[in-house]
Amino acid sequence: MVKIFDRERIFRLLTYKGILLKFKSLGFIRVFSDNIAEALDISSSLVRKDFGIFGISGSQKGGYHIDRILEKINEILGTGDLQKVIIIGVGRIGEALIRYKGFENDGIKIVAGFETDHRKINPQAEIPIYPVEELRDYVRKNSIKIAIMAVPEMVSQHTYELLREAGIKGILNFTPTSIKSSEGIVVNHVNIEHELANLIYFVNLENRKDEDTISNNQ
Amino acid sequence: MVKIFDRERIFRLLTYKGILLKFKSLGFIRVFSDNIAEALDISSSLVRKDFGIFGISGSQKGGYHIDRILEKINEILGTGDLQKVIIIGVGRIGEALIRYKGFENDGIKIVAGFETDHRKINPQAEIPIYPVEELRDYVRKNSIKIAIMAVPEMVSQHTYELLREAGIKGILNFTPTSIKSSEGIVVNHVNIEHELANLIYFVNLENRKDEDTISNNQ
DNA sequence: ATAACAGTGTTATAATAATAACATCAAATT
DNA sequence: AATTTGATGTTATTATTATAACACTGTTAT
Repeated sequence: MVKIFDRERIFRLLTYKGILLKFKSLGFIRVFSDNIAEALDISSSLVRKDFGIFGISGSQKGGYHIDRILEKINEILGTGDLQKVIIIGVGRIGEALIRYKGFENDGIKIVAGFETDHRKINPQAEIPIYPVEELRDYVRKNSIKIAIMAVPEMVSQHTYELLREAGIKGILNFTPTSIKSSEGIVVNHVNIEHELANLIYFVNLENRKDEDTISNNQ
Repeated sequence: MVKIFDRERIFRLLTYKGILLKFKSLGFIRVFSDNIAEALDISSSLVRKDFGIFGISGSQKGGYHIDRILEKINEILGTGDLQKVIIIGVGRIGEALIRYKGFENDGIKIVAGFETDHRKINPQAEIPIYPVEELRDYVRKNSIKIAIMAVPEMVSQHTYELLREAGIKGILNFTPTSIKSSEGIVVNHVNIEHELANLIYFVNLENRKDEDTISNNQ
């Protein structure tokens, strides 16, 4: 019997993990829901409720044991066995992600890149870059489930098809194109333009607040 | 009188913009709420409701004029005058973002980078890289409001202070550290680890679905 | 001219999520 | 030993968000 949690809650779980590691590095052994809530600017009820749902329990007066929460979180996330991830498209962003350290903390390892530009192929590199023609075989032989898509917008739909055919189950899409996920493939988007545009909107809003402001959320 | 829309709705607006540009490039002049809804996998009521809230109106039988929606969207987002953005931290990710084309469509331009590593300084480059010491002056002289933070995790809090003191109003934070935004500064986070970990969770879930599954959203 | 249609715009409903409130109980204090 | 305290765990309440339903109306067809 497996429980399914929604995207937001899982994201919050990840955030809890981050802040708890920070608390731990500061020498703390236990935390109160209040500490976490304040650090993350949410209500303490929500923290306790999340913990309740995730099956994390504390003691009546002593709060929660950090290590115990972390264990439980890793259990829920299925962290434990290393997750092998490939990158398709080794342009600027793909390159940056390949070199990026810091995934290891989360049990994630980027194991290979794939490219059409033959000048970038380099199977001898620490993290090897193969031609896309080898994608299918590689994915099958190494039972890869997750791919990061960092190709030019033009070829995003085609690349999606390639990944699907190769048997990839989850895609992190750095392309501006919104891909319709289908047939048991999970697609998450990272859209930096949108993030920026959104930020700009809210910053400009602050300026306009000189004029009288009306909040609209209906 | 300015209306404030929530983050989700603004994101959706951006997504509308993207899909509408695609429709337009395919030769369409008008769209129906259904078209948009299907392309984005949401309900058509939501599309119409959003449009209503944003003051976008269509005609009873002919749907919506794409150009008219796009105009209105740009108006709401305040796109029009070019938004100048700086990057602080010119490592792999900062570098990739500096070179990234595609912001221009959204009226966003990256105008400069700032670094502590003096080997990377290059004020003559097309997009100049200055030492962080010049941050404050540059921001004031060029009235920069938005910064992308792509520094190592270690120095993220300190960098935030620098940006705040320089007068930056909005930060897109690529650091894993969650910054508490304060005093009228808007901080948005892009956390690639979290995106990946989230994706992995949902992919693993699919596997576990062989066992009997219970959905939990209470 | 009239009827049928096919879409918008809006209201009603349902689902979801977050907060507030509080009962409960272990630990600390007196 | 009795009392206070202070945090959890849970229930009740409120707010928010998305969907479904449908009334309305311009357009097309007959």
